Amino acid sequence: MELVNTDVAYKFIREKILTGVYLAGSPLATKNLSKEIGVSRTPVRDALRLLEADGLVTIKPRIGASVKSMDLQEFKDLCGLRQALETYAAGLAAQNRTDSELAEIRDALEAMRVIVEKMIKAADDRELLVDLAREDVRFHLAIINVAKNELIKKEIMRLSLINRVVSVPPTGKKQREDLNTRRKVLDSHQEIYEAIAKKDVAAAKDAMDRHQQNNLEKVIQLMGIKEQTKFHSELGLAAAN
Amino acid sequence: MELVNTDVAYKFIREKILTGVYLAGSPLATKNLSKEIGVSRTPVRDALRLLEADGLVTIKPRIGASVKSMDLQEFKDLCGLRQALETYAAGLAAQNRTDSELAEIRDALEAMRVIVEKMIKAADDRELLVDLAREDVRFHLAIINVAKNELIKKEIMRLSLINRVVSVPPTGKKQREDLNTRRKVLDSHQEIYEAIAKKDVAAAKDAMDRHQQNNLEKVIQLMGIKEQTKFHSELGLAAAN
DNA sequence: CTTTGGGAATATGTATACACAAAAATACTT
DNA sequence: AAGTATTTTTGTGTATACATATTCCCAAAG
Repeated sequence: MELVNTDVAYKFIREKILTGVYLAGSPLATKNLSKEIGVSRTPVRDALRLLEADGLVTIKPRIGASVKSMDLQEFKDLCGLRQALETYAAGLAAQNRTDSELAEIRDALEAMRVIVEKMIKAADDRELLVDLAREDVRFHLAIINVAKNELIKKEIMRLSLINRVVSVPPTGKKQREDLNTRRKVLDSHQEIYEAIAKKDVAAAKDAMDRHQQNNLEKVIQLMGIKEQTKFHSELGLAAAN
Repeated sequence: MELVNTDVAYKFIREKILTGVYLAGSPLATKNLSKEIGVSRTPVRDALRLLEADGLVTIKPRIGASVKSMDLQEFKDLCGLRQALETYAAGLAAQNRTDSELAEIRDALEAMRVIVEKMIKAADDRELLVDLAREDVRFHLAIINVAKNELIKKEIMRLSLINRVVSVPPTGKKQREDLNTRRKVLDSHQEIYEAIAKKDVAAAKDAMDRHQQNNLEKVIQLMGIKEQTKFHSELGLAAAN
């Protein structure tokens, strides 16, 4: 793989968006970016087109590019798309899994359980949250990998990134409630795992479908409180189910 | 909406790909295209990036662009993705449909039935095939519209286009068998329709899932005969379920 | 004080020139 | 004559200049 300036610009801008340096709605002027990155406007424009394809950037003719921002309906649609894909993947996983693949899913599940139990005891769970999110991703990724559909995998990962950028800000308070939702998430994962273990396709789909539905409703509820119609992330992990 | 040269180039190249003028694997040199279209290389390159995002074009650094071609596995993955989305959409449609929306779905179904019955009598059904394909698309589109998820709609339509370009060529012969599969398709549609009419979400999903599965298997079978690992369309409608 | 209009400033879209990598054609060696 | 090295050519990636559309600002009018 040759490394061209377009890639440099792409990675640069993408990183800034994903780490929240460029917030949703922020304009992305090619001139500024080219100066900041140290390449000309041409590869910057190329990079912006790539990011538009990723769903992270919006480009309007004669107006320019900006970091993607969505309204509530778009966000719901996004979650629906993800729900469709993860549900389908869960079904495939239940159908095709080998024992070793199942073990990986179980390991991720157990790692999450350990962390949640640590959380119950710990006063401050901020650093545990990062671990939890990582294992959560690992669980879902393990299932997607077993589904063995590269296109679906790519699509889900793309959606995950958009979710991370254009998402609900972290609650901050109400730790007790969060702990409760975490237990529910764990139960959902357990259900999904068991269905896959039993190679019960319908049950796996059903469990994943409900898991995704619950997650959407939880996030919507959190957003409803704020009465926001447009929103962006503060790199919260709330939507990283 | 402002019309910029990038759009001109985009539409030009896209049209050539969709009508089979540029076949799968064909190189798309920016210089030739810019001369042919009458714009400079810059908007052509932009257009190629857009087409890459659509999944119709592959771009390799320092090599250039070419019309997308896929192997069998990629095609299967593509069908899987579509299956996931259409199944989910069918579920939503069953949940949310109004009476008038249901009527549109039924109209498309009945239009298809009329055409198939004409086909049974007709000696030459070539022109009827076009009508059939149109009503088939109309049926699926009606369901997708009722699902009211713009993102999923866009995605399915994107996949449809790729399907049209990178797909199995029409069989040509064996009309009797084709007529039989057409009847089966009609039955599948009937099933889907009835489930949506009854607002039976699970049944709608199940019926659509099987419909998509059958379609994939039919196409795979046709491809298997040819023993092709890479293939392109001759604008056949076989995969336009 | 707000609104409207016109001009300056800015940024985008496009064309084009150039450097260099890849492909093709040619010459050279065995 | 076949394979290899070398040159030529082609085409991509990039920088940059320019035209034009948009935005910004301020002045004038309501």
